Amino acid sequence: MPRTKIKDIRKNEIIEAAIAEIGRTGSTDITVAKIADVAGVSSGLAHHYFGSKEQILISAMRRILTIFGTDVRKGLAQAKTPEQRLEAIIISCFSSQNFRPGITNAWLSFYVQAQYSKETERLLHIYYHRLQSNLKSNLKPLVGTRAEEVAVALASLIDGLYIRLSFKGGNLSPDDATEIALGYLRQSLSATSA
Amino acid sequence: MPRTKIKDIRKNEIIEAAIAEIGRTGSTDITVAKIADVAGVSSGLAHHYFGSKEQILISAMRRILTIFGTDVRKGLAQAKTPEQRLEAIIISCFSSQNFRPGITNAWLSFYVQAQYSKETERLLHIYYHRLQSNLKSNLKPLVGTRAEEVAVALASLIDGLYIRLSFKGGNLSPDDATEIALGYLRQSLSATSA
DNA sequence: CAAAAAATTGATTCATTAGTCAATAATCAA
DNA sequence: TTGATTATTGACTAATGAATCAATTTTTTG
Repeated sequence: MPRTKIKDIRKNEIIEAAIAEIGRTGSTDITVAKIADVAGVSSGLAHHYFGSKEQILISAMRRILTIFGTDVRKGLAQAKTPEQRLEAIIISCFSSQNFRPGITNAWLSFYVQAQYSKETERLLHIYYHRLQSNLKSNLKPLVGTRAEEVAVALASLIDGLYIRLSFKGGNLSPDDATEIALGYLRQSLSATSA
Repeated sequence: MPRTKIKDIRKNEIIEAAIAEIGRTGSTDITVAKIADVAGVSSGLAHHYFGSKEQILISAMRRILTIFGTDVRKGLAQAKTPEQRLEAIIISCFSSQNFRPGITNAWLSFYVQAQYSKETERLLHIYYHRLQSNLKSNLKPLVGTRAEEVAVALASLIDGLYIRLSFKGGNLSPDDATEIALGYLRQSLSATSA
């Protein structure tokens, strides 16, 4: 029989509420009271379980990174060739899981948060490194020495598309973004070295 | 004889201080008192001239956009062909003027600010539109119907590179960024339509 | 110089919010 | 049931920071 899990259920609800609020407002400039309210608990409880607002936000970020990682891994599992794997990574970036409304906003906020939170910077760095080496290792057999450069460009392009997606004014759909990124990939694979 | 300009000098100092602080901390989560302090005036004066903190930040953003616009125009003036013009735009994006330490951080913050400030969103939209149409019109004679797509991709790539530059962890230099963006451009120009 | 206008201050007000804590409610174990 | 453990609350504290404003200094002008 499973031991008391209410604690974990609550923590999860609070994390989800935090993600929802970051997504809704587009920043980490939200109150613990509001997060608690959305989660349906008191602010005291949120503090009780997480200790501080920063810890709540870091937990939210960790959750988003986990979702992202799971999604990518799932896509990679079915891909056989390096080319398929690269496509799978790109598709995952703009897939539904990573694309719940507001997730793009959350990413943007995390980049800002990374400027003053060591832990956020650390987490973001891990994400960077993973994506980068994932892309690079699959690009190596296809473009050789250009792998590093193409990997940086592709990762940057994905980040840039995320920004544009988070911005209401730039009417871009996730599908458009996927196509653009895939287009860049194909173009890079067929380009001859200068 | 020029009329009293102290007012304008002060306003300018306050705007510069705001940019410096946004750059230093990497967010718009700064105090009016701190901005005033950096500018060497009292917080009261900052409020007196700008009315609110939001107005100070909006003015700071407007200033950055102006600097950017001037830089681009300067680059364009010397370019003759569409290709040269495209290169000039890219180079301007990562040029020294736009690259005072912290400006990248400021951009990032403005994207977040645009989520809740109508005025910031409006300004960002103008910037978007200008860059986009600038790129597109020069791409048109070179890549025809692909102009729209390549313009979006290039603009996104530039934004993404900005993010990476603002992030300490990703050791990328402005020169690297310029090279990557120029590389993408050349590649796009030489690619044959699928 | 004297009066008017402009520049500037900083103490004060008011609102917000992170974090604490002591008390209460619910659940579980024996 | 009863005692212990766990979950939960919401009032409270303390800090912060935006905005105001009356008072003061500086500058301009006639």
